[in-house]
Amino acid sequence: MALARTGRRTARLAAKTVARASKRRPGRRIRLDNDARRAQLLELGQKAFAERTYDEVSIDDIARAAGISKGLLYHYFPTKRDLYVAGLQATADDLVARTVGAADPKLPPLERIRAGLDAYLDFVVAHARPFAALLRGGIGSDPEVAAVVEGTRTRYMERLLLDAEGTPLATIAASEVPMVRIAVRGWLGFVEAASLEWLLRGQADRKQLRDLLVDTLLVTVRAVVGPPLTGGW
Amino acid sequence: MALARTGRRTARLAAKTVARASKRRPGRRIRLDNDARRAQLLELGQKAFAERTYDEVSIDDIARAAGISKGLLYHYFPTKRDLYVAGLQATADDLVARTVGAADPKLPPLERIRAGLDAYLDFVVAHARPFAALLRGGIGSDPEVAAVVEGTRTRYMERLLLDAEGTPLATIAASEVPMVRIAVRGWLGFVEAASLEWLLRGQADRKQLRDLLVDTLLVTVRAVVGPPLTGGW
DNA sequence: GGTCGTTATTGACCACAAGTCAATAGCGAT
DNA sequence: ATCGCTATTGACTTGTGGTCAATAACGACC
Repeated sequence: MALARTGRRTARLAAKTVARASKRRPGRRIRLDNDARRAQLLELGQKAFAERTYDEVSIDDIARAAGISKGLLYHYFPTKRDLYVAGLQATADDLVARTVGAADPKLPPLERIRAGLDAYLDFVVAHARPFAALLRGGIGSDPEVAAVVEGTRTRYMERLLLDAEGTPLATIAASEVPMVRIAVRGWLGFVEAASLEWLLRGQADRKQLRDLLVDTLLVTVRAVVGPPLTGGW
Repeated sequence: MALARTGRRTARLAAKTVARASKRRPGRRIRLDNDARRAQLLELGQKAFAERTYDEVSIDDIARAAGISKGLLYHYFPTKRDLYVAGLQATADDLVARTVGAADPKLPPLERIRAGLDAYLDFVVAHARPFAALLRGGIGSDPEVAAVVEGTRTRYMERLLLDAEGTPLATIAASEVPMVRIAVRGWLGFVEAASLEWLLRGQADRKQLRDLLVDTLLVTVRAVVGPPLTGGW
């Protein structure tokens, strides 16, 4: 990708020129280095898509923000979606680069994993919006749509807890400990991801999957209210 | 919602009229009962959005498929998004209705949960496309975008397994048992969902969350390769 | 300091799809 | 047979993604 090849020097020089461009008189053209312009547009795109929905953001908006014509934007990114995907990809690369493999290889494995997850959560708080956008799968970060999906999850959990009446699960869920809510929501994420994986790539027995889901639920709840389980590795 | 009020009789009568509409001569108008037309459009919309992306589907397409004018479609659904959301909502309602609370209340709790999950997986296979669309959060079911997100997950898992070198996890992951892949993917779903929940609603200690994630990983792996854990409830 | 070629940049343009609305014509009722 | 309600139309506007031939910065070379 072109961005990766952009040296620091180029970027810095470009910054100055961009500043100049912003106070340009209309009619005066400012030429920018190819990579620098691309980087600028990418960044503006990321920012725009972070604060507004995909189709609330117009190409003209971004072009205006960059102080260039729409045509030029299309010179760098052939379609609106390309710009969007490029931004998403950059976020994803950043996430992966920061969160895994960075830990000291002399540490014991479990410590490395722990450190990796710490870095993951660091990233999550530091880049909340892009992270959320990444997970939501992108383009359709529409509030109405999100409400439907989220509402479904809530209803599902409510009714599941009805089924769990009489088990420790129900008692635990009734407690207002925030961690329980997070764990339950996490478990639902597990169910969804596992179901989708099973559905799309298949190759596993349905009953076995069902049992895995049940086991995970029990064990998750136990993990959140019980003692640490990290011994023995 | 109007659809909910649609009686069976109305729907059946409408079916006949719809058939008549399809072979109408151009220029001849066919009036349909309000609820019936709405139901028809909703169904056509669901079908269209299931096979193509949100913005690959045009309102004109759907109108043409229904044999009506675009204007009429807008009479029933004020915006394209409304049509989309209504379809999504219907799917979601269906999912919830079928999967939970339907189990015999005389069964022991764990059995009820099990039955609920069985129903869930039944729904998943029976309505693969809408289910996937529902989870993907809807509108942005764009293949390119999905590729980025999915690719990120893959890379993340690869590097995480590097960190796990030397633990049973690495050995297990190396085995080609499909269930392991599903479980690992599920765990990642757990991490993402839990992180997002924590990020958005907050109220929990970060280190504690980190430990929950680690515990869940260990325990998930144990669940998939070890003995059933469902005793003791 | 002029001129010249490269190419970043423009802005007018098109195509198409979302959304609007006054006019029209089925259909049930009387 | 006719009348009123309202489902239905289709021509219209608007906004936005995307195209392209023309243009003018900027560096290079004399």
